[in-house]
Amino acid sequence: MSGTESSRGRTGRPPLTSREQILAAARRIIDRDGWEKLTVRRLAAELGIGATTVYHHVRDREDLLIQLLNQHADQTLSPDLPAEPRERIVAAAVAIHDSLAAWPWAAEVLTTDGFLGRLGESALRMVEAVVAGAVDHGCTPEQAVHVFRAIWYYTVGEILVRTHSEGRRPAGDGRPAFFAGADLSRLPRLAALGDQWPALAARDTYREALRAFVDGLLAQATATAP
Amino acid sequence: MSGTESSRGRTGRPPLTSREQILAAARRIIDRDGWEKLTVRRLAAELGIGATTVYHHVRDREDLLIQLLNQHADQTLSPDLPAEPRERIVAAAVAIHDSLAAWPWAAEVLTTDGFLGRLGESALRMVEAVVAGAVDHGCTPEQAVHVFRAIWYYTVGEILVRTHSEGRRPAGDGRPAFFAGADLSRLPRLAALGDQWPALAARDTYREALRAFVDGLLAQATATAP
DNA sequence: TGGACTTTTGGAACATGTTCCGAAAGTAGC
DNA sequence: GCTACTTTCGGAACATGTTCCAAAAGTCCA
Repeated sequence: MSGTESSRGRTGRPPLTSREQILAAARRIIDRDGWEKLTVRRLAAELGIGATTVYHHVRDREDLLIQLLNQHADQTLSPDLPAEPRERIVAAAVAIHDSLAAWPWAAEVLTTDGFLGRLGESALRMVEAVVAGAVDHGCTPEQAVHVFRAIWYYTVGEILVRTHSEGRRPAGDGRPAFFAGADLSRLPRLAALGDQWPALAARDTYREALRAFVDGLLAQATATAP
Repeated sequence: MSGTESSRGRTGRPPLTSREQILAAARRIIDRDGWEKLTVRRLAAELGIGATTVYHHVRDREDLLIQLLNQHADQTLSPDLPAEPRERIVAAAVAIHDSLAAWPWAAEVLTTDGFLGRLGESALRMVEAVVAGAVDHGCTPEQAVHVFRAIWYYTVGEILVRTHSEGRRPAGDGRPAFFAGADLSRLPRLAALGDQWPALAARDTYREALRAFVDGLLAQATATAP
């Protein structure tokens, strides 16, 4: 006897590595060394396998990250949401946002083609919540998808900009003026704001604008087809 | 006599290459071979210089792309916008959006840290238009920045998702179902949509949702501090 | 026992962005 | 002319994601 009991009825060389081991090693690296250190070669080294072997258990680096993200979503996203449609939409969007914001390396895969289709069930429940909330508020299914997509784009943009501007001092540091080198006489409002811009841009206003967006989208939808 | 007249009063080895030449060569490569072919080595080869020399005239690949983008913005963004505040905001946002959508490789630099601060004047005029429109509508300067940031995030997200999903067939092709592998019994709304999702997601709804967003933001701002 | 087939493994190689460091080519002052 | 100094140039090298291809290690059937 040579193979373990799970190798029954299976042909081919028995695997020495599993997808779960790879995901676990990736999580270990992220937790221990920081997520910038998660490279394919390092991941392979952590497991004592060749770098190219990783590609037999995971399609891409992207694929790896999406699976890690789904695991994170399973542990983070709470399934209970408010019953009232508008609040339900807002709460689901905020849940998605906060989950992504706490997982900065999600930025690398957020815009992958077909990203939504590769989400796990906990994440999809939030999508469902937004769509269902919109329908319950009186939207048609098509309008509900429209509502979700708009919120999704806004969320993606916020997360991406936020992630890439992490590590910046909130107030003026490097550059002398924020809009340096431009003819400020033609930009009176920006000129008047002056150095306040970085401070204002550092504020977390996701929720506030989200509410405005949801209000606007729902009003628009129910006005178009009441 | 050896140096040209512009090298008067300058010390050091006279440059054989200029930033303008590099930008021109980059544009040439993009137009001729497609923007995926724009690599640092290829760009250097196009000019007959060493790859590392490029880095003496341009800080980064990012830097290069931002400068190209600013040139594009100068030729694309029209300076005349509607006078009415709300329409002015919408028109400026649409101008930014369409300009970026026509420049797909902008996606690589859109989320660069301090991106807005590195924009050229034509682009900043659009930022100014949004902020000024918000102020003219009754917003405080702080609220106006908030309005702009929200619109900016939404626009960035739309552009990035759009860019990365380019080249997809609008209707069902590869994957059997869009939300495959998930327990659809808990996702009734998504299940009901079924295969319609890809078609709905392929629609260009930027303008429509933008209007809703602007309406919601302006209403929220004037309600908070009338 | 032995061939056919299948799956896993991993070394070599490639293109990419980027940094290091030394060489080249000028000017400035003596 | 000679020595400093400054600026530009570019080859070598590195880390990265990824693909190619051949070897390894099993099962299955005659």
